[in-house]
Amino acid sequence: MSVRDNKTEQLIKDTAKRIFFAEGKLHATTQEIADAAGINRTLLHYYFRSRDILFKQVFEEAMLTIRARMDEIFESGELFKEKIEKLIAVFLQEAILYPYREIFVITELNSNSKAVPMVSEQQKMQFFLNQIEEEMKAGNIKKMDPRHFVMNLFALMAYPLIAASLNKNIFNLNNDDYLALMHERKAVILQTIYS
Amino acid sequence: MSVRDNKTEQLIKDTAKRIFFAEGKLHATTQEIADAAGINRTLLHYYFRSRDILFKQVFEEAMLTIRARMDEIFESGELFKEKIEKLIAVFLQEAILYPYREIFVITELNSNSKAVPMVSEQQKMQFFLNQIEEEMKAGNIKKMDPRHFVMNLFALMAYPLIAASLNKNIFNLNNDDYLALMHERKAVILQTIYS
DNA sequence: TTAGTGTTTAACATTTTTGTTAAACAAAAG
DNA sequence: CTTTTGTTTAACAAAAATGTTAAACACTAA
Repeated sequence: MSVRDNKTEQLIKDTAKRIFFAEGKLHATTQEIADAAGINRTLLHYYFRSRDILFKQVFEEAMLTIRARMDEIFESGELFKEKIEKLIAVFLQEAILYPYREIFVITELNSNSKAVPMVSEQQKMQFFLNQIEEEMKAGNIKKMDPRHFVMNLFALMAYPLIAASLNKNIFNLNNDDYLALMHERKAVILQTIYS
Repeated sequence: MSVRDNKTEQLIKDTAKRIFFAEGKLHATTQEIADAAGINRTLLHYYFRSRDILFKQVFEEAMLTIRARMDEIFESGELFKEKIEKLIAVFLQEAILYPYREIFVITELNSNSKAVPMVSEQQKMQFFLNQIEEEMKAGNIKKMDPRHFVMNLFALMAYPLIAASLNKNIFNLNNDDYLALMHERKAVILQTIYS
């Protein structure tokens, strides 16, 4: 009878995600992942066969998460401003935990020059863009190409967390100070995008 | 007489920078760099002795460039708005060429957990922050923690270029379309940060 | 108890990446 | 022209990272 509690398998994957997405160590070796997980490196091969397969799984799940988050945003049927507030709250919460996830995905794409499998989001995005345009016509937000609005939004949410190590130094802040700043971001972003 | 035209040495360094900063291939091997430069890999060792020394030089020069850019911003004595406009123009121009430079620096810092040698900028930054605060009091820009203003500014400039590969897909754009969008960023950013 | 199943480990093997050596080459200096 | 100096290359060596094997282990079921 196959009991097969995938406890260790999950531990390895979670540790890899922590190293890549949270700590931003994009060059981590299988040995480093194994050490961080407190397991023998052979186990990593036992569960995933190869480093490549582990990487691919981590990558795929990151893509799925990003995509699911997009869907959640697009499909929430509330008022526009509520939708935006929810988006910011959800995104920031995850970005504080996993600031480098998008960076991991992007650099993997750059390194392997493989195609991005996200085409299916385009229709939903178009719907979102239309909605933004309506808000602009209604005078609720500043008029601009709605794609710039979306880029602004993601930039304002994502970048301060990615650049944390540099910013902490420039502003002379410790981890706690910086985290406190990050928790102010939701209000700041809303203030910034709402004329 | 030592002629020593450092043509090849420079070619190697420039190619490394292109691969890291422009193409975002952060895992590139010495062989890949040598191939891209069209030289024998041994030459890389002849000029730099080790992969580590090449990396360190590239890293140091990236830090110097970032720092020099900061200085340029801080020390330009013009009116605030002119200063900001110049900053955006200079930053975007470089970021279009080398979108991944900051990411390279950040991931190197994360991977080696070495200290950031930029402390000397803090005083100038404080001066800049004071200036921003004055502008806020004068009602020229929205009131907020000036550090958020700085973070917003850099986020709006840097992120859309870093996330280009994802955005092109989401918005269904080819390289030229996306570049055209990027050239609109200066105006968009000014509009966004000026209430 | 022991046969069976899945898990974990150490030892070993292979592959990939980096580093070194010695010799070929090219151009200028004597 | 031949010696010197710096550049480039191929062949080799070493190190680092990944992958495999076989045996030990732990737990359950017959």
